[in-house]
Amino acid sequence: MVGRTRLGELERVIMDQLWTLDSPATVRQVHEALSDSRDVAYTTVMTVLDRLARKGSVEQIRDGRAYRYRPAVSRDELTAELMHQALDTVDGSDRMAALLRFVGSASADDADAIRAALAELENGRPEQSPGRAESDRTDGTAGSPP
Amino acid sequence: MVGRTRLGELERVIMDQLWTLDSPATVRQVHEALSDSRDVAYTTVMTVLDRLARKGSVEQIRDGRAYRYRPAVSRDELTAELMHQALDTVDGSDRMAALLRFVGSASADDADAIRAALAELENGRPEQSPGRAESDRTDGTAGSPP
DNA sequence: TAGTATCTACGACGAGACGTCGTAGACGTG
DNA sequence: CACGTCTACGACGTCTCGTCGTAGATACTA
Repeated sequence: MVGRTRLGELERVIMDQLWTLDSPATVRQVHEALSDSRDVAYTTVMTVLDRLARKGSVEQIRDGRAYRYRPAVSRDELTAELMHQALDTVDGSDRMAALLRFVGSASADDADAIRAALAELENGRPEQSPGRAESDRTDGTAGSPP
Repeated sequence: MVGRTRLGELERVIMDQLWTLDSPATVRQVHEALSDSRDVAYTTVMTVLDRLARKGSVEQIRDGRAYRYRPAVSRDELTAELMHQALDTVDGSDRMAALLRFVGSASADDADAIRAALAELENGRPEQSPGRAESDRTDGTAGSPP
């Protein structure tokens, strides 16, 4: 589950399939689900699934002689992770500026979602689900609860 | 808006130099600034700068027989753009979930910055304050439609 | 003006990520 | 045993990126 990278085009499509399907899927299932929109060989799907497993993006689960594949992270977890990766390239005031810009250019719906998330935080909601490091907070030096 | 992509390792380092320097720099200037921390050929710097220009990440400005290079976007703009790119891979409730996770796993300082940004939005404040952005090319980083 | 110092233009090469398959071989089923 | 299904492995082409070298144009100098 370390160093999850950006996904390629096909990799993304396949992850989407896995996320859509609710239960761990076999190569064959993914391949058939894909064949509606994309003409790709069975072994190609297998290769990609295998690479995704190596990258830690999906989990391989033995099922008889076959493997079943399941996303190792949810769509939203991966997204949040990538957003943090982008944000983590900057520090200090630039980081604040980046966040300001990000929020400033968000849609109304996105802004609402952000507001809601913030509200949960303020309500002392014990957030933190699997995925991110939990030792991120640097003491409470700048807390400014209204 | 040209599809600005993720930056490579050296590309990032060079962008950092350009961002640090306050005025458009020549290849030589960037090369010398870099030579403190990195041993790289002059032409390598030139090549990377050229590729960055092609990608639309920097601007080439003719100055006599030489070129001067200036970032086409500020550090925080690029960061926010990449964050949006990550977010834009999801829709609907997953998007909301992603934002929730993102905010939930943010540091206290980050959360404060987000809160502040939100406050400005609520005050009907037109965003865009920090960083020098005297050159407004056809960027069109559209935010929330009315 | 001849010579030297700069610059840019072009092209090359290797590593690594990805999309895309094919073939070989293990295995369970009829 | 023959057949169909799976996985394991390896291959090849395309791109991106880091890394340079060489050639030719241009400007400054003695």
